[in-house]
Amino acid sequence: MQLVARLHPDARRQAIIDATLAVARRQGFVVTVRDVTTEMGTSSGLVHHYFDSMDEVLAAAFDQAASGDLEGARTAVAARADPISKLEAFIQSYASEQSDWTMQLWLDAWAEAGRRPALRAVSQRINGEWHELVRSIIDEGVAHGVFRAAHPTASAWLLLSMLDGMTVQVVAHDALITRAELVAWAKDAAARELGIVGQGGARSRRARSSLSSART
Amino acid sequence: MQLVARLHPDARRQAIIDATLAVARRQGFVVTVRDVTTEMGTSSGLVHHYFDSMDEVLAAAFDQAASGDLEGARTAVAARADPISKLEAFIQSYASEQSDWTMQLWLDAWAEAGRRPALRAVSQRINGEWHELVRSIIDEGVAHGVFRAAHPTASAWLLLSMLDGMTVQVVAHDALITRAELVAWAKDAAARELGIVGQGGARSRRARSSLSSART
DNA sequence: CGAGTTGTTGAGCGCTTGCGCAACAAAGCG
DNA sequence: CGCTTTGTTGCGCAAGCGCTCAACAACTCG
Repeated sequence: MQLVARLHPDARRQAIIDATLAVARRQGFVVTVRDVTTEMGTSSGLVHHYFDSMDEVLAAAFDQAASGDLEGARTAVAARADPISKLEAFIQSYASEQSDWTMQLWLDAWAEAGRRPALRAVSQRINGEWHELVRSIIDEGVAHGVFRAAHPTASAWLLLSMLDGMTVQVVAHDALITRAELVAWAKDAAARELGIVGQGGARSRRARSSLSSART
Repeated sequence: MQLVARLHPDARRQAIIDATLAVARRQGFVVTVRDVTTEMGTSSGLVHHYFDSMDEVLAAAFDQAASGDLEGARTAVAARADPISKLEAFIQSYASEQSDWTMQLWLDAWAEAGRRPALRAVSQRINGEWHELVRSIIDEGVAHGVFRAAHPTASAWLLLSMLDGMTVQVVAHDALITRAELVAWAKDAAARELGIVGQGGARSRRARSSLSSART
């Protein structure tokens, strides 16, 4: 028996998660026990020594990937001073950092939520945390008087859902929306939704706040 | 051999599609050859006498279900006279008619798009048709002077994506958003996005157009 | 009625899946 | 050194998958 290096339980658990994500990055979130162990270069029995089921492996892997993106967005937002540029940083990070393959994980997580309880729980929790992040930006903007939101919770869900929905089109299909359009449209829409745009009269190309973007 | 009734090719093909949807309605879009034939009460070989692969069966079934919803929305919209109530009818039909299980099909279609070419093609086409429907409502509203949209294409994608994104939360998770909130928030957001709300001053509970809704 | 056409059958091939499990090997420890 | 603990092995089970195909039965038509 050719044995692989003996690892500390925590390290091995982490290795399984990393291997799962490495495979998922290549072929989507349809990852088998043997995919994971082949990636690690170990025997197939290892996975079930650390996880009760594949559902939990996928849930743990998704948790790590999605939490990482969320943390990245939090950092990007925290680096900005005023609410408007925070919102801008948020949208930007949502469209870039949350790259195609991470969004594919989200698509799979949402679709599998009805069939994989552990995955569903993680997906629901992190979606809620994303909402809280947007909500906190909006609240701060309202407090500073630069945003107007009669219903911040609704506005937060709206912005998040709009970004999710558009990203679906970019990732699952192609030629319907480009990533550049997504960012531009999202910024414009956020500006309208939060009342940043100069009110009254033609809502066109007058000097706006920085949260606006090129045409088309 | 106990034979099942001999059917006309078109009828049998349709029966396969119907059986697929009947199963999908119960257990999501993970449907096997044997699921379909058990549902029909026939032998398992029948499916591949009419379809080259399961991918095509799922694509055809999804096409029928999704096209049906789309047609329902078109009818609901066409029944209204003015653009504002057309938009209202659209949102309403999106949240009700496109019931939970249809949205589950969409989730599966988006997730599987990267792995099932036939399904992807159908999903992309119908998503485009939904966009055209929204776009036509917006165009009509702009022509009548009741909507303001500097970029109708963007606004259409925005509304559609917002609805998709929120519906994801309703279907895949629970307790994050209720269906009633979805409708209310979507109408409010649409009103803001299309400039229906009375401009200037506090954008609060002054008399608006009918495209508005109860609080929280 | 005989021949040809074709919708239907169902066994089964080759492969994959999640998961169990007894055996094994590398450490820690007295 | 021997003993216990535990990370690791890899075979194998039972079930499932998409798909093939030769046989069969019902219908059409001359």
